[in-house]
Amino acid sequence: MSPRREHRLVFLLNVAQRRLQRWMAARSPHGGVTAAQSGLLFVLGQRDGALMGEAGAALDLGPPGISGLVDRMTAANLIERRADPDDGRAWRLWLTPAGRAAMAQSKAGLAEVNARLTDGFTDAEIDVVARWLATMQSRFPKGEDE
Amino acid sequence: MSPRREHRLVFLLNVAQRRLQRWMAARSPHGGVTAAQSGLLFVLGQRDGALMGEAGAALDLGPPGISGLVDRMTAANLIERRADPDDGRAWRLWLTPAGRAAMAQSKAGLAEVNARLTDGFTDAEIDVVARWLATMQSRFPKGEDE
DNA sequence: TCAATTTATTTCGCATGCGAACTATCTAAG
DNA sequence: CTTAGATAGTTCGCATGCGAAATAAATTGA
Repeated sequence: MSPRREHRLVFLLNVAQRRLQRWMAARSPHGGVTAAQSGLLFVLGQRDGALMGEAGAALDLGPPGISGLVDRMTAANLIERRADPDDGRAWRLWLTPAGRAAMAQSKAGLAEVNARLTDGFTDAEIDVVARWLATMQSRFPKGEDE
Repeated sequence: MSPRREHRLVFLLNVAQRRLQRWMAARSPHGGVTAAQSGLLFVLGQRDGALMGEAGAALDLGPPGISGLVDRMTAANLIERRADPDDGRAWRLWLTPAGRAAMAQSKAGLAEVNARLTDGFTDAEIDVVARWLATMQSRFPKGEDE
């Protein structure tokens, strides 16, 4: 229990994430593609035809999370749900042409975001940040506790 | 444009925040007090009787954000909205006894969260993380751009 | 074969928080 | 005084994502 180390990290983390989210949302020009949605586009860009569960795992989303995301992106004509031929329960997700275009555009935008996320910090510092963020993932696990 | 520095920080930040949020929500025993709500409790613990706008600023929330949070916490009997005697538009927020109790409990829980947020990292590393998070706040500003 | 279980996804109700538009109230200027 | 802002909150519709419960199809065992 170190005495003077609580930099209000909980709050800082929360605010940083919301600010980034908000900023990305504000600068998607057309009517399109929020941060969460671009995440799914990228996943499908690498693994088109993924199962919903696979895509959800890649984005760290539970079943209700991807289900909703897919609903919205299907409505926006960015992706398509097609039944899996071998499993009647499962659906596979495919990019539409509009989805591919949106992905390309997002990819370009991501470059600037990454610049803002790293400029002014050394590689070593960014490594520390990345390692810390990744560690928090295992330290606040999904399923169980303690 | 540095070549190999995009650790997928956008994604890491998003996931870390959601994991922390989810973990805190899962372990609030009673029926009570989410992370956002405990934030407002702490603000009022230091500044009981704050205006909604002041509380929102302290939590980096816009008007709709605190308005909703206050609605839910008022319904849960954690805080009270009382008209400002000098300004007919404004409301001041006050902790109820239940709110004070919940705050004390949250404060205790926060200790463990802080431990999980810092254990295994040196003070210098935590400083880097805190500085990075704070920097992101100014780098992805609320109002304008560029 | 048929019941029990597991697995993939959906649905529901909820908390959070945003932007845009609206309502009061207050303040300043003429 | 009266009108034109500015300011404090609210409301609405939306996106995100969670936990719990439901649905349906697949798999496993007896």
